[in-house]
Amino acid sequence: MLDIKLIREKTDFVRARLALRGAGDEKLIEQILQADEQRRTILTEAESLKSQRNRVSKEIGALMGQKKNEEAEAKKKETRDLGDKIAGLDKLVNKADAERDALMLRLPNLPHESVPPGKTAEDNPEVRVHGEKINFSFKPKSHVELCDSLKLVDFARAAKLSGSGFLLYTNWGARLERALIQFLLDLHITEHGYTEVSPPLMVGEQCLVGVGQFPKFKDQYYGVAEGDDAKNLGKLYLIPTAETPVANIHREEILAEKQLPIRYCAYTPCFRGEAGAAGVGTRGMIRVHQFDKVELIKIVKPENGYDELEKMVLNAEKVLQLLGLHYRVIMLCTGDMGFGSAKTYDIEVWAPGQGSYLEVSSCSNCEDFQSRRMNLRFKAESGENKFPHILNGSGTALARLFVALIETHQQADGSVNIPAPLQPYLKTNCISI
RNA sequence: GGAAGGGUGGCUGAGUGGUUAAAGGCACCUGACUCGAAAUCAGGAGUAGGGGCAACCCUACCGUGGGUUCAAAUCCCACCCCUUCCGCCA
Repeated sequence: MLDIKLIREKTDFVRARLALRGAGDEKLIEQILQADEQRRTILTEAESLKSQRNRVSKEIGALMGQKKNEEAEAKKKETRDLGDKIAGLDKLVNKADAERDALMLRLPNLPHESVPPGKTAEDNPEVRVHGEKINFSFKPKSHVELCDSLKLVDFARAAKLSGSGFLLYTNWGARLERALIQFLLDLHITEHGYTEVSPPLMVGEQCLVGVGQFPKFKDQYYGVAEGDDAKNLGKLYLIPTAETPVANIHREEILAEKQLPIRYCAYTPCFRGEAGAAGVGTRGMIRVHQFDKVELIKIVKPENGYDELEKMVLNAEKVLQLLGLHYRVIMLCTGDMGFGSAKTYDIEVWAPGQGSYLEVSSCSNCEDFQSRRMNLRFKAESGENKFPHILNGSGTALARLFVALIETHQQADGSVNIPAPLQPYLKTNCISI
């Protein structure tokens, strides 16, 4: 959520930054200002009436204390209809309030000044590249072929269980997935200074609102129902990413300045409806309804937000470096960024069997956009309450990492070599038939 | 799911209709005393919204939402959460 004061005072600036996203959100500004103006007008009126009522009520109390009942009754009569007027105005204030907030919650974050203007993924500049595309002396297989031949994933039976877009990892596939999770967690905890947390996989609506997934993208997520009572449907949602519960851990709190920075790392499965997305239903692991991810979350002082973002990207890159994978880092242009982000880097890993790069990490600084929504603050040394920057980054997504790993390290004989840093976790240096 | 108890400020804990933003204690900040500290004494300090150039003023907030009343932390209703016991259960 943007600061209403910023919208009021620097309206043109806000409009211009929003326009850079190319989604037409700046058109909401006029309505927001209107609702805000209306709210304040009514509020002032209601509050002055309340002030009057409070004053008279105290007088009545004092008169009754002195047994001057007649005078008290007279005063009561005087203020009787004040209450009705106040109730009426309060309703209007609430309405204007709700109207303003509903609009505010649909407004995306402003892009940071360092983000290049652009419309689509075509306009995303490449920031840096690590390694290069691997040359095979044989025709590399796709991950689907490798999973079949090495029996790492049973696509057909996964579909039998849950429909398309789900994976059944088997034997070495399951072990590789588990080894990767453990490897990633250990790396971030011991080398990068994150604290591991393991959050609930179902959360209430307020958490989705807090990080900006609701209300605008409600159709993307799985709601669950307890028992067979339809009334319970939608009280809880399956998390689309660990960001949802973890970024909300301190919602509505006022942290001490010395508690910052907070750095959390969490492994969770992620559940996504992927409504309307191309690719679900095709065979493979690139886009699925459920995948594993190790997520990084930081809550930091505003002045450190962008330094911490750079570090976070390096933390995610380290994963790919250690696994011997070729990747590139790109910066998302204004038109391609997520709803809550002010600046985002994506990391794309090379998958030779696909002949394409796969997004395995997206690291964003949402600045105070989320902390405002969840009313998370910290008390600065000055005594002032401030909104911290909240950052999130994948460190990394697993299914696609799995794909890149087996496609990159496949051998002519159909086996897959395991990179040295992963061997202690998988307890083998090669997966073969 | 059943029963009982409970949700008040950073923490603890009083408060059952009228100067209660809310006693007392702890913690915190400032000052005095001290070489310094402790102890003691004096004072300060919640969050949010609105108004004002400002000193400042107003409003709301005692789990949440309604209701009764001139007036609600206090009375009524619904809901949520926590604790303990029982049941069920990985």
